[in-house]
Amino acid sequence: MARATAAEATTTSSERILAAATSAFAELGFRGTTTRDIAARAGMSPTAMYVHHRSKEELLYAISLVGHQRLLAAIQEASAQGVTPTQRLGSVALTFGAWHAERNVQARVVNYELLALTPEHYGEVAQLRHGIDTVFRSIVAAGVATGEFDVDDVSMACVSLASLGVDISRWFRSDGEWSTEQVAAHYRDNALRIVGARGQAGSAARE
Amino acid sequence: MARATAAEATTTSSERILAAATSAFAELGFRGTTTRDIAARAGMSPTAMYVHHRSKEELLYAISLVGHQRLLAAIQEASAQGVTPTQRLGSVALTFGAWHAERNVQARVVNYELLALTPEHYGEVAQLRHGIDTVFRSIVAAGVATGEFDVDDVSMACVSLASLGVDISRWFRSDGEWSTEQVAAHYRDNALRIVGARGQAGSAARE
DNA sequence: GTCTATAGTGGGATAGAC
DNA sequence: GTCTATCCCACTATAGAC
Repeated sequence: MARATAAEATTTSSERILAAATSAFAELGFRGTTTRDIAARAGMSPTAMYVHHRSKEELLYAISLVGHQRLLAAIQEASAQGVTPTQRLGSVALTFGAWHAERNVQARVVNYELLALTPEHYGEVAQLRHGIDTVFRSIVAAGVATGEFDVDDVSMACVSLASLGVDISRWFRSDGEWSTEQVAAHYRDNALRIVGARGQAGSAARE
Repeated sequence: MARATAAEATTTSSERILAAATSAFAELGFRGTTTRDIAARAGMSPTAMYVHHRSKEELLYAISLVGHQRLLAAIQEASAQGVTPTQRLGSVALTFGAWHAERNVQARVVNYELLALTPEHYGEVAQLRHGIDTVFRSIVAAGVATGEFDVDDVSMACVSLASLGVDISRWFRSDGEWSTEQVAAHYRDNALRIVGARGQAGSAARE
């Protein structure tokens, strides 16, 4: 309590373990990562993590849960920052794309290690993923209703939007050719093109 | 020799092992799959695979190499079946999308287990992946040159095209809501929209 | 070319001192 | 809350019979 000042910059052991596990899971996969790998990256003994997490799977669950919660909150907020469906999709896409680029290490764990979760934990995470889909779906449906978007199948369009964003975390590297901002902006432009947005579709309008 | 008739339908042990390993790697990941898993799925003893493959990694390499070679050959052929860049991209996208949907189990291994290969084997596979990128790149560049396509950055557009196709193998399931044909056709439409193709852009032209 | 038996290694998790 | 020591199990790959 006395130590929980706002200026506290020191990382706790628990935070170091979470960070170490995230980077290890992203690099080696959940099954390819040993508890010894995690401990080494956190600078601790091989068994120190058991004080903070019941098992290796609980550690993955903690990472996965927090990752999904924060992503969902971020795109819900982004969705509220626009008025028209075009504005809202642009805002959500920019946030979704930036999240997958900027936090690509965390995103790889969140998106590709899901199947290592227990059925119960997977179920909880699946609900959050459903919430993410709902954000896209409500915007695309609204855009179709107003005639701003030209989409045959709303479900399939939403799969494509999620898909293109998720895959950024597979290929993006922060030391690569493009900045997170460039990738996010390009993803937004693609998203608007995919739904056939008329008018101010970012660089898609450039002629 | 005498048994190698054209009508030979019986699968060889080697083929059964490859098929068993593919399904196991797709489901459990390379590191999550044990040689016992593979043997059980192939209906053989735990050590039978060592007669046909030097190690578990060699088995992954064989799957990965053949998978990439066939995909590259398929899209090269598809590319030759059109004249204009729009036709060629439509044809390639249909083939690329269908491959990732139809062969989603094989495609998951091919796309997501690359890092389990030895550096040498990874290098060989990376060359094939570069060849796949080249097919997309030459078409998109040609479309920009003729003015059929409206693209800011050819490289980034090609990443998006590959990305959207690869991710199909992550989410597609053959017992799901959509057929492989529907998914492939939708991917083609999205591809043409992403490059800003004018004119006959499949359902994108529907008004 | 397939089997059984097994060598040799390494990982997840616990016990108990400090 | 962190350590060292360790249990027990599982895995890859080899040996050698048939």
